[in-house]
Amino acid sequence: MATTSFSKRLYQNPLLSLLQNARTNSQILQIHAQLICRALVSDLFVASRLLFAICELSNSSSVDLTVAYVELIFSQIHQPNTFSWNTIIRFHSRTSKPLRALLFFSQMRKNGIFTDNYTYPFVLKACASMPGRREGLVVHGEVVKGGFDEDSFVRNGLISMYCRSGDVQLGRKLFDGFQSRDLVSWNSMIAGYVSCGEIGEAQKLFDAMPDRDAFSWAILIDGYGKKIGDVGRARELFDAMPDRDLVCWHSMIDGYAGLGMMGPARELFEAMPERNVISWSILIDGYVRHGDPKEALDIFQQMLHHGMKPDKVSAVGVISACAQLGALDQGRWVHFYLKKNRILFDVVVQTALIDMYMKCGSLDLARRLFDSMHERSVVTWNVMIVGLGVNGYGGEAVELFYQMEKEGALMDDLSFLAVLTACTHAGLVAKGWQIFDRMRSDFRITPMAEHYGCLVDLLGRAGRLHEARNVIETMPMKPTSTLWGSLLAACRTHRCVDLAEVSVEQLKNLGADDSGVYVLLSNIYAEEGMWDDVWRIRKLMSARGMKKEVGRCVIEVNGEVHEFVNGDVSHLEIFAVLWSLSNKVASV
DNA sequence: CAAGGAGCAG
Repeated sequence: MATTSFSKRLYQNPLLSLLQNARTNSQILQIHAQLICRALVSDLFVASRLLFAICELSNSSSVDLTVAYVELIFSQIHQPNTFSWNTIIRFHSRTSKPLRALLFFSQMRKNGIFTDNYTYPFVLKACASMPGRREGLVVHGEVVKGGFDEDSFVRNGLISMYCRSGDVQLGRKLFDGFQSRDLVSWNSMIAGYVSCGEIGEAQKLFDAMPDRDAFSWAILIDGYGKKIGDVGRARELFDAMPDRDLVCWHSMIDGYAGLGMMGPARELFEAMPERNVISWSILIDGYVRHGDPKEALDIFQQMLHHGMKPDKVSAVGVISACAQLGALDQGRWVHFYLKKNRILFDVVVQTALIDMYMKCGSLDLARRLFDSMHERSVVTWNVMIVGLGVNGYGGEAVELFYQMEKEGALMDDLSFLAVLTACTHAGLVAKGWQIFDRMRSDFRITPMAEHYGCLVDLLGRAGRLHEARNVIETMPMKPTSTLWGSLLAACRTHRCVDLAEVSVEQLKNLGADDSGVYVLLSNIYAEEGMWDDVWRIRKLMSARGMKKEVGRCVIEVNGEVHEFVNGDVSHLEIFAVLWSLSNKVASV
């Protein structure tokens, strides 16, 4: 009797309703602290409600409670019930950590906790994102044994699990044999066909559907647009769609943006009845990915003007725009803005900032941020190594690589590209070659064409041209034009006419002999005074209608971004400075 | 006494 009234008091506890309305990290932490003070967390009901509230909020952009925190809360529940286990599995499944979701699921079974029909949809989702593993089949067996396969949530989960693991036929069989299939079953099946590239089948099902909702349309629009690049067909569907929701607008805009068609993307964006952060992010990212970072910055400013609060995704977009532009002031401003507005800083954002600082040449800011990070990803290390390398600190880059190795950080093929490039810039031939050799044996990473390219560059720049040629000719894959290109560049620096001619011949065979190649070759001839050959090349070039391409660059001055094109005389003050500089140089 | 499956942004 006493316990019922205690539970009732708990249920009516105002802290719990506060918990439901919590929106930020600190709100949650405060409520958590109060619950601990009042010794309420020991109650299963309160503890599982706390866990649930935290997991609910973990999708929100203003909350970044770490996985460790969520798991700590879970571990503090004395005897978690089915609901708590479901909650933690759901959390991991939703935040795309399928391995952890499956780990908790297997612990749940080991502890003899009953599973129910709320358990399986998430477990199946986790299985679906790990194709190639057999868990899905086992879970299917369990579902059948428990009699859950007539639950439409569970059955639909099975359908998409099979489709995602590459067995669409089986998914289709489950779909066809399902008497009480609903709209989601249809959508799952259509999405299944789209995800394995059978868009024709998807279209057939779409046409045969009894009724459709926004999901159904979005799957096809997304399928035609991003998966196969047929924006025309996607647009037809988009225009024919009755009630468009935000997602459809996003799919369509991103379809255009993915193909670099920023004009139509922008037009649709402007026509949107309402926008959220994602809408802005798509546009910003589109401009960043297609070489118009200045426009991306502009859009970001407009976004702030419209009172839209950026989240971490839009932040990453605008930071990499600053990186591309070398716009340090703007980048620092964004960094400051994010801090001031308590927009969360995760590894991705911090890595983008490091990259930006590095590209802007601000090594100390990059280093400071890097040293302060408590969690680093492969990308973080890679960005740091590349940054040190291109800024002329090859030795430090190699040191950082060794530190990475010592700390047992995960490495990928890009880590090696980074460190090899750094060796090239610093002329550390022996070290670079040694690391290249250790790639396969010590790190179990097979060198790709790019890695051989680095090696060729490394040797070529050090003047070891014949060894470089030897690498190209003995590597296990077909040499790409970039390889011969870098050998050619090395021949220019080290004045080697023979190998230059060999390289150009190879480039010609590969169909990669653009104007740059011939300009380089004729420069080599000119330096050796071989004027006949110079004229031969010039004639060949004009016969083919080749011209030197226009050089351009973009810089930031006082927070404003300017673009310069070769031959542009609109910035007279710069010419004045250049003029005085070259006079000074001439006079010393 | 809380909860679930399908589509979108880094």
